[in-house]
Amino acid sequence: MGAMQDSTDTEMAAAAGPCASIPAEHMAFIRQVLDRVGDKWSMLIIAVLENGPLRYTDLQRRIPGISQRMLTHTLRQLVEDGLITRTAYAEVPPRVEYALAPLGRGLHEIAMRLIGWAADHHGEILAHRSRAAERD
Amino acid sequence: MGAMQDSTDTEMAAAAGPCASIPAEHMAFIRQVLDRVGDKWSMLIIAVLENGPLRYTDLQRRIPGISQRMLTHTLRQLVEDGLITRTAYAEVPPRVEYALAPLGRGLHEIAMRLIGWAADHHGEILAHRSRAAERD
DNA sequence: CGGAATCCATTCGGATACTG
DNA sequence: CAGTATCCGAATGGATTCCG
Repeated sequence: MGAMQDSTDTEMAAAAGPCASIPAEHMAFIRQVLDRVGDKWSMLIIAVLENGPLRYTDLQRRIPGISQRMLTHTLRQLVEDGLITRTAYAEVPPRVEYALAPLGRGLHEIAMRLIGWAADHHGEILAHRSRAAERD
Repeated sequence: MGAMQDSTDTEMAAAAGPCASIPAEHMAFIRQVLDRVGDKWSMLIIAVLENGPLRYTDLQRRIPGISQRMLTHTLRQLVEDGLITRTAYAEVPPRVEYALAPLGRGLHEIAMRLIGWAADHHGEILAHRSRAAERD
């Protein structure tokens, strides 16, 4: 994967391995997916659902700081995209459970890696950030 | 991973393995990292830097749709957090190169997985989305 | 219990113009 | 070339109140 000439750039990108630079044709939907998944809460919701279905209030409890507005909103997006499922039981009091859909399971794995990485390296990141801040 | 009783729920979460539900203590900095990395462009920039250093205009070319404002802004955040490095060469015309820092390499791997997942499943996601839309 | 609706501040992010 | 500066609309996201 050495020097890269600018000739036949698109062909090279298509023929290269899985880790080559991103084909320009893919950029569009990568952006679409990232816009959905790369918001403040989606990854967290996906991550928290790993142990099975959770009710609305359980999700609220497990994700401190999220507002009802954002929880509801993000859940709807995720359901629309087929990443999670919503099951409402006709009882009183009403019960609604959210669970990972098959499509969401793949993303869940990535979410856990991201979270694991965040947990492992947040110290270094904060160190860098504060050093950069004091140099001003 | 079998049946789960509702007794001693919190204790179970604390004692469970590495993939168990997220420890509440970790939520804070997970959120901090996700807020930085989970924006519109960071992951894309990280991903695009895999083949070595890139100049400002190269980045702009490889990430269609990004504005100078956002490119500059996001690059600064990433440098501040120590995920990428910025090297300015005192030449005319000036040359500035951005590259993955060691800390950013770990994230790069995750970014590529996320992008790969997006490429693989964007069709299913769009299908779900349109079906949900037409059901209204 | 599980939301929907409204209001409002903050931030995101693009367009344009200008600079060293 | 590699940014900075300003303006402005759009989106994000929290607080609060209300509803089935």
